Amino acid sequence: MSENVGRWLRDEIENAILSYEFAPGERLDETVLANRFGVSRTPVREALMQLDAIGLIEIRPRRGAIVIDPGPHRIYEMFEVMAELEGLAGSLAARRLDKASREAITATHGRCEKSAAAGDSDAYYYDNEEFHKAIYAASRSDFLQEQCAQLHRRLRPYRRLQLRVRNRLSTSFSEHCAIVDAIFTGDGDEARRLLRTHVGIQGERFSDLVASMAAR
Amino acid sequence: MSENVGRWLRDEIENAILSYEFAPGERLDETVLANRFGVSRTPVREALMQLDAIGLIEIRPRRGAIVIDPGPHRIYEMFEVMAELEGLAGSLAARRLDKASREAITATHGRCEKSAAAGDSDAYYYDNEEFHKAIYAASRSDFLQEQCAQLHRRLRPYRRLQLRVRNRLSTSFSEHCAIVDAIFTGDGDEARRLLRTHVGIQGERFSDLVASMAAR
DNA sequence: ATTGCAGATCTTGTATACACAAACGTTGAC
DNA sequence: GTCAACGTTTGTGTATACAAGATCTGCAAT
Repeated sequence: MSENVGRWLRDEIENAILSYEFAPGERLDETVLANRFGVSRTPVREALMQLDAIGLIEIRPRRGAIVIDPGPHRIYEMFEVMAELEGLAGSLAARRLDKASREAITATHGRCEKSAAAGDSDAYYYDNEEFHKAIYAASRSDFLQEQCAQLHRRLRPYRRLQLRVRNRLSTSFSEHCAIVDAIFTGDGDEARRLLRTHVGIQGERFSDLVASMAAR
Repeated sequence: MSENVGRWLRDEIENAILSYEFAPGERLDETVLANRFGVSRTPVREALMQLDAIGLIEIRPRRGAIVIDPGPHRIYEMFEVMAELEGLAGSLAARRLDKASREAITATHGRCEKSAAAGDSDAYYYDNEEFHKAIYAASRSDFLQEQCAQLHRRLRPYRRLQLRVRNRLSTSFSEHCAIVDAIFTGDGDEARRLLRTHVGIQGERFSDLVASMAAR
């Protein structure tokens, strides 16, 4: 139970939102949440304030908190920014790569290979996350790493939907290969370019996403 | 007094931090703040939680809040990310430019010209901000616009320091001219490239920044 | 003189109580 | 039958009280 009740609640509610237990548009009643988690309203409010600052919910003065529904268009915008940041991380990683980062990337890349070969999309989903985090870390920019991790977290549920699409697993993995190549050979521009297209959701991949969102 | 006391306090404390009234590393005592603003501790805590989420302060469990001292290196990293995001905004703006955005950019660019010609660095500081915001808006990506605005806000004090450096005013303005050109001719790649170098702080500009920070 | 421990003090974390605003339902008039 | 106004109810916003943990001070022992 993470240090204090407020932070624990923040994580708890955040997970509930990201896993659609609290649906977009749903109203979060402070008293109800307090009862549900067996605490008073005070830490609940603190958790909600933090979630508001992160952008997961919106607190309208005197009218309570509602879960934000980003909508396809905004999600597209978020992926667009994510692509840009990952591109930067990749280009920095290529320039600054050290032994430890290289090993971390190799290791996570290897795990992705296994999961992809096994066709295990749940495992790949997790390994993929670790792979990308290894690249953030390799950028050696703490701030960039934090920003990437935060956005990555918010986009997590949609990434999961994406992986369900046919062939996406093997396509994704072969893109990973090219990215690793570019980073290891120190080609920053190429790493940037590859990551941008890998992360971004252009063309039919966007309509796939919209379709799977609508299917909920 | 922004709707409720908590948000008002957040803005108030945020300004105090950004203007160095609360120095980096300084401890923010909840009771002291509550007395100072004539409210109870509850809204003060809410404001602090939000500032923690934004990244301006750090709340260590049971040990109070301290103002974060980014340090030159982290500030450099922040400018690096800012440069990337502005680059993206510029490239999108070039692609999606509409009449209203074009006029907004022209107008703010014109104001920059006047301030630069007058050598009024305080006025230029403000006009420059509006110019960049016009570009964010022209990107037509709400999410990107928000991210840019937020980072821009956090970097505000350091930008101000930068402008004090000799010749920076006219250099900055001529860079603006090229940027406007690229956006208006629809050259997204060029706009991106120009904005990246305009916003980033490479080489001697970084040492200038460090020097002026050390002078505090 | 320095280090370690114990008590005191101060600050944060959580709960509860109260005040006040907004939503909702009911009633009455047109 | 519809709409508006009023009263009720519900839930948020703020204050205060209490509990628990952290820091600090002083004293003692090495």
